[in-house]
Amino acid sequence: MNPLDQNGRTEKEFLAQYDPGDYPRPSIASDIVIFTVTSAAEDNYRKLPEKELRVLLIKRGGHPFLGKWALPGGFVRPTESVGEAALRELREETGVRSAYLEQLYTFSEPGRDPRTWVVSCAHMALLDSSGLEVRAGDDAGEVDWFRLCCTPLPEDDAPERLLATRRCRLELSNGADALFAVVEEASVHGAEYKILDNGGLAFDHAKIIACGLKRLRDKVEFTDLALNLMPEKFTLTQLQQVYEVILQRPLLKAAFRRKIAHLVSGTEEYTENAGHRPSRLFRRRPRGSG
Amino acid sequence: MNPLDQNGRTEKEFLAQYDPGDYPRPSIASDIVIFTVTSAAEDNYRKLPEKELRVLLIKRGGHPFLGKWALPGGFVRPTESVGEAALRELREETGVRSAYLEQLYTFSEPGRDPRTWVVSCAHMALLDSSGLEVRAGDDAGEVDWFRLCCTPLPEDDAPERLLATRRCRLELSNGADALFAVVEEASVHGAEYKILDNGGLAFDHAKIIACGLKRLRDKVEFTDLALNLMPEKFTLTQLQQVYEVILQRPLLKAAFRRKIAHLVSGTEEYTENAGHRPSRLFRRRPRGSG
DNA sequence: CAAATAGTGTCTTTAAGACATTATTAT
DNA sequence: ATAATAATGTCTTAAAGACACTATTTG
Repeated sequence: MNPLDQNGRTEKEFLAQYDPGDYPRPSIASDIVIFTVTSAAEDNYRKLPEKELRVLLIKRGGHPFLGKWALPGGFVRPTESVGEAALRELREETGVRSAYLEQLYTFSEPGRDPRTWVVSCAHMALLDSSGLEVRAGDDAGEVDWFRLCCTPLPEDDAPERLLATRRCRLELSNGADALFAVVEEASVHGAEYKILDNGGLAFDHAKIIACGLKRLRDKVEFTDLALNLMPEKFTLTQLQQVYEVILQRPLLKAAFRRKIAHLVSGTEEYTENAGHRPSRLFRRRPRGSG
Repeated sequence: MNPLDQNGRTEKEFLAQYDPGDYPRPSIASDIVIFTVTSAAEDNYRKLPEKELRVLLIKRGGHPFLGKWALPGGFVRPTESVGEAALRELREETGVRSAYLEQLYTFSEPGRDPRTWVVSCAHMALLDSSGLEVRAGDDAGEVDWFRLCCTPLPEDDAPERLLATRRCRLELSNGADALFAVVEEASVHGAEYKILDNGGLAFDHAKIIACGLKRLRDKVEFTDLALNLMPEKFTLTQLQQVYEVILQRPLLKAAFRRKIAHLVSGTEEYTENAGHRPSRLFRRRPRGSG
């Protein structure tokens, strides 16, 4: 029950005398891809506004990568987990106190931060865009939501790749700035990314954004993840638009409704003054009621 | 092209003078759940041997958790990524030079290591068991493969849980030692685990094993992950047994074969002297040939 | 032949895709 | 009425489940 080690010490004695030594230690950062889906300004009379997938970026005000755009993030404290650090960052940058948060992947390639050894634990958060106000953090120069688009690039016909790889071009724009990155993803071993080209993103954050988008796409089709992007009440067409902007392909209405029926429950409320037939409002189905 | 910061320095100058400061830094460890599937000793005449899912554990020879069993792992060096560290550990403990490796999750709860602040980046590796020899590492007291079983526990009817949680009991045995752990998994936020009971496992490694098993199960049904557990040539029944031992449920033969047909290609070789009809040998289908 | 596994055929069930039809509103 | 979206019905297609049947080997 209280075993002694080779030096005859109990665990308590061992811990009291433990010397962490001077092995090199990294800093550990928590970075976060914050997704939301917004409506584009509705241009035409009585048409539904288009949806856009957006990501929050912060313009770097100091070296390294001065002037480039980076994901929100910061160093983890010894008293918190990496997830708690991510929530703290989320709160500091957006004022949002709670949200869906999921750990993505830990990026640790030596040299990924030119300053020193920094391992980054990447997360994604999903926010409902209604009532979102970007609040500039203390140290942040500029903060803005960037529209995110991802176009797959054709397979290169390189003679016999060992791994199945896919390339895509990420494009991010906020109206003023247009950023891009070409990222190669090796589908083996979970997720291994390589940045082939990069216009305006700091660090290896293009990898992290690609990783977050992939996770979002992979999970949206067979989980209720998308509901975290919705306000409390929403129409099924709005929900379908969110799926479509994430998957970047149109879905068939009837099939979509069958598929997500068990995730939502209808209210007795309807939209009004929309220039066409009113649409029923739904809410997320609470757990266990199904 | 070469912007200056508030102090009028270029990035090069900034980096030359960069002082990492004395923020506290964690040690970063890479732990690894090494899975393999072995055949139980075949007891009866001309019957097929049963398959067992096994995990490699190491008995701790020093504090903390002296005498408990732990996953292979060790500290990451500044010149390697966490994945490279995991492969190094894998090689040291098993002699295997390459294998399927996938990053699982980063465990960072304060206090998870009683010595000091240690963040663990968990991985899983999949090995073909044929010709596997456990090689005791330098610092390892005992190394052994433990049969892994997981039984779901009934939902507790606690009044209104906020999160959907599932509980399961892990059982690990190597013949001499029998370990167990009861783990609660919150299916929200990717993966959040709580250890409710623990018999014989060191650190939070019960969480890591539960996390690895979940990943293995989730991915085996819609990827070719299981093929990493097979030798070069195998019968479809053997492959089905591997799926069954991972999923812990029987599969229908005809449906299974339809489903995995595109993952394998048949050879002209057959099993011999098995006491029944010979079985065709298959191999993993190389990429792009399909 | 008996015992065992190998391998396939086919009917049923379920989910998804495709598309048409009817309903309802604001101007 | 018209232009728009809302909502649902139903036929087709594809995949999975269920189960039976035939084939082939060794002892």
